[in-house]
Amino acid sequence: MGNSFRIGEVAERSGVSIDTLRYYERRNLLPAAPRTPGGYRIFNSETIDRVLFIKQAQDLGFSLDEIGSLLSTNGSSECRRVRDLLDAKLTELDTRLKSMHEFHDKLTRYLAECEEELKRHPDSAECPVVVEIAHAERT
Amino acid sequence: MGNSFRIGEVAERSGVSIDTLRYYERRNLLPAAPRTPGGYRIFNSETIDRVLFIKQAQDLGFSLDEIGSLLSTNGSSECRRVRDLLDAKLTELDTRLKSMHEFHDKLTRYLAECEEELKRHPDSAECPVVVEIAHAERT
DNA sequence: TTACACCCTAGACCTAACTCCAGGGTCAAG
DNA sequence: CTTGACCCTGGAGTTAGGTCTAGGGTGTAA
Ligand SMILES: [Zn+2]
Ligand SMILES: [Zn+2]
Ligand SMILES: [Zn+2]
Ligand SMILES: [Zn+2]
Repeated sequence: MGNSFRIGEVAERSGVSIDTLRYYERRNLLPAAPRTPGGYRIFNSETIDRVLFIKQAQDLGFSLDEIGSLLSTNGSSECRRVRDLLDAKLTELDTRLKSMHEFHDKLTRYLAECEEELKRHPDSAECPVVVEIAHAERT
Repeated sequence: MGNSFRIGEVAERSGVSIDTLRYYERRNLLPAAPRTPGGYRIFNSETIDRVLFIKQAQDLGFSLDEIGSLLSTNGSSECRRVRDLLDAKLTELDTRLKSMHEFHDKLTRYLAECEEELKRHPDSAECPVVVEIAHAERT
């Protein structure tokens, strides 16, 4: 069918390894997949999307445990729990965005210093940025 | 002097453990500190700034190796190397900022759905967000 | 000069998130 | 059928970034 995949195909389409998929299943980040009579896992296309969601969240600094608590489906007052989780994550994300902007600006200033120095003394080996960050003390 | 610290003070002021400081020194993220006759490390306040820089970069997803290559001081045409590194990091940071914004928006939409559902059916146990992620649609 | 908080090294240990391996079974093509 | 690519499990190994321990030395204030 167009919506039935073996683990290798899911791996290829979602960009993770077969081992990682089995690992995610063990960690309950993916529901236990149904099997063929012979024991092969049968996935559908939604698994692929879910893996992509996991990867995205992970790239942004969330742990598998955190992602798991967002994705887990047990407990009674689901909406309340999910809302609180989302609220916390959003606050976290805001903070991270802010300091990422600041760091971006800092690196931009460093880059400008480097360009300046290269223009001024193209053959100098002394990078003012390195002096500033790394050497910290003036020589 | 006001610019001489033992390792414990540096740890406290920079928010990392003593072990982490010694570990950073081993990894050459910090220069080998001078010692007292008895062998105690003597740090100055710039070490603290440097540790804070490392921590900030690390929080933003840079590995200690990457940070190290930015901070390392050997090689001849320093400025060129540092500029190229900074350039690459900035591009990376731009990409990360962009997808972080997108993820932020996605979570915001999820949160709105939750609030909506809680308003509409306060006692329902069925969270539409969980349903949606579990059967994810591509974003 | 003794008390006591603080520091030293080498090396073992820890957690997260994979990744690999041995030894074996499955399945579609020919 | 047979073959060869693909899949299974359980468990060991790996990497990054620390964290902890044992066994000892240091520094200073009373
Ligand atoms: Zn909800
Ligand atoms: Zn110059
Ligand atoms: Zn430079
Ligand atoms: Zn409803």
